[in-house]
Amino acid sequence: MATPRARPRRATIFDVAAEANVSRGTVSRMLNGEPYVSDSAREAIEKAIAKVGYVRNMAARNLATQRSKAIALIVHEPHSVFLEDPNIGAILLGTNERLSEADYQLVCLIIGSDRDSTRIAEYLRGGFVDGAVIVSAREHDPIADAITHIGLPAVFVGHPESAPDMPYVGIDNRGAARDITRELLATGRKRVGMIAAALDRDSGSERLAGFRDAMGDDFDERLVVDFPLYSRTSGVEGMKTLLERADDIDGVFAASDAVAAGAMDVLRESGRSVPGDVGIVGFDDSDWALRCQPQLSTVRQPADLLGREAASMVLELVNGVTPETPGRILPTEIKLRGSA
Amino acid sequence: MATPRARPRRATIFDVAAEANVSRGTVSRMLNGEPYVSDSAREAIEKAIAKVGYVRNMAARNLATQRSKAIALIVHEPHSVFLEDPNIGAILLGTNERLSEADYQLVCLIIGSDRDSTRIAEYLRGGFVDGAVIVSAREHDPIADAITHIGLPAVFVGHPESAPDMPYVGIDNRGAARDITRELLATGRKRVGMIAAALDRDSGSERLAGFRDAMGDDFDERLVVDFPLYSRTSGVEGMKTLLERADDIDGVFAASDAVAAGAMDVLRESGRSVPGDVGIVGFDDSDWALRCQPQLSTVRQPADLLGREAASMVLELVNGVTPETPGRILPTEIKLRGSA
DNA sequence: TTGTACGCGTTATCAA
DNA sequence: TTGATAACGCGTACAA
Repeated sequence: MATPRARPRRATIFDVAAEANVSRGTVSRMLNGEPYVSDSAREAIEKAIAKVGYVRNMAARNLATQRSKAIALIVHEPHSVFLEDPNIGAILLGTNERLSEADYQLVCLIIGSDRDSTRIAEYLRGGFVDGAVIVSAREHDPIADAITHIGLPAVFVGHPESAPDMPYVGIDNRGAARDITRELLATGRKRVGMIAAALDRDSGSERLAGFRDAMGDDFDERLVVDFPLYSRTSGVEGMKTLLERADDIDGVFAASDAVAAGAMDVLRESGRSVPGDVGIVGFDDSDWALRCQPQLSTVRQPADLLGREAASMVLELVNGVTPETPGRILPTEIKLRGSA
Repeated sequence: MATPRARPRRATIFDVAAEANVSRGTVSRMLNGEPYVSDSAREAIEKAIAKVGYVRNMAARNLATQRSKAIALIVHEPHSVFLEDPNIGAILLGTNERLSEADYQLVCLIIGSDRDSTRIAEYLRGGFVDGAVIVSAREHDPIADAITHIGLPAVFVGHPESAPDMPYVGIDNRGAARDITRELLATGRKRVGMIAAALDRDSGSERLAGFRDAMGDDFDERLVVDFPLYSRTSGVEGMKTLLERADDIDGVFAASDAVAAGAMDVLRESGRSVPGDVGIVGFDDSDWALRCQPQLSTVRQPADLLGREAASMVLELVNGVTPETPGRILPTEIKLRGSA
């Protein structure tokens, strides 16, 4: 019963012009809110548009103007993380909000495979978007390389070392990690370890660096474990390993709240109390932090603002404004709760 | 220091043709993998492409072919839900996977405001995408209306009553809700209530209907509360209300796992044991289910497959194949764990 | 097997 | 203030 209801030919500017008895040029000017179009013409055109049911053909417009009024947001994450990471969603929404205000369309592209990578690279070159925001790029991310190569205006959320010259917006992961670790130390802990994660990304490696800063001479690399993902599972495995290595551990900095949550569960099962026997702190101030018992002391990062700021920057770039500073750092805030 | 590095003029088919000493037509044919292009020509063209750094201009291609090889996935959710709902992410990834296989680009559009709504409607009409998948549409969703009006090939995930004729893919919410409620009753519960949610969406209202089916004559509307969102908070508030209304309640069907998690926390605080004093079941089989103690008995819905299937259907539509059945229902599975 | 010429729907540049 | 017309870059019959 195949009845592929043929879509009717769409009305064009030409049809509108004919209907309104004016030229295409006049219609185009009116559509773009340009000056020099008489009231009588405007009125006739409006009527004609309604009558023939005209809508702009963006493909044609893009071709003529060489821009699309759309911005890509590129997420490069394995499945599980995309679903779990609370920051990505918030960044997405922040970016969307800001672009929406400027009447730009956010187009979210997901890289889930190598095939996606190459297809998206072609998409970006294809003129579908005027710029891009890249979330959670790894070091030496092929898509990042592609973008710099294409010369597409782009802003990174985060600051991969492999793309030092690209505009970015981020937080001071290292400083924040240092500060929260110091808070932990201030509660009198003597044997403090870290469950690190995502060392292939700047956020992960910087948090470890900050931990190291805070520990100073007391840094003991045997009390550091690392995992690829910021996940609860990483916390579970990490905490188990740490307990094996140091039975007397009394403090843990987890690279994210999800990691901390996993670690806390293991501690509880091992019969240890938090914060009595072991103090623990996290990072992100996500839902996880409030769901823990006791609630988690952590670092709040303004994920939605990161998105907004990235959007603002990419809009500037698209409009030919080279930002004065290559990157912008947004402030974080320490949230002290009951876990340490 | 404004240095808007002017983007160099991009190479076109014309440049390639000149470089390779062939005509534009030949280049075009070769690019599209059509027959009738000699090996010598092919070779020369490949060299030329590499030399001038040619990439297709998609806007031009779209204009000429009247298609974009892109499919939109439209998410219409308030912020909090978008971040919390585990199904949306899975649907997104499933859709992306399937489209990727067919070499289509997924373009994810987020509706966060009325302004977004109208802008996206224009985007859809603009020829940027060949079809759309709509996730979590409400009843009488303006964007759904717009799509049917435009005549864009589209598939709903879920089956809003206000768009009965549109192709859709979903699960049997009503039947599954009935079955899980029966499991709960089978443990000997006498006073069973429901914390419903999202009654403005088909999933929400159907789950309530299924609960009603299972309860039969024992249905007591005073033991039903409802909230706008599938959120943990809904579970917290809902459980409090139910306890006020019926101190002796001994069974609860929560409209989602997140709702169930909130309810369980309230039960615990009130000194009741699960499943001893109160049995509780959820819906989704999301992370929440495993994070509860005891783990939650729930309904597993194949969110990723919903995405894949929706993608397959929209691809069929785009290629002029009218599906035999207007909708496809994917099977759910009951997961019995410790909570009831 | 290859080249030519026209059409896709807009915008932009003139001259009127 | 308006209208004609040349781009924009590519696909595609049709002719060679």
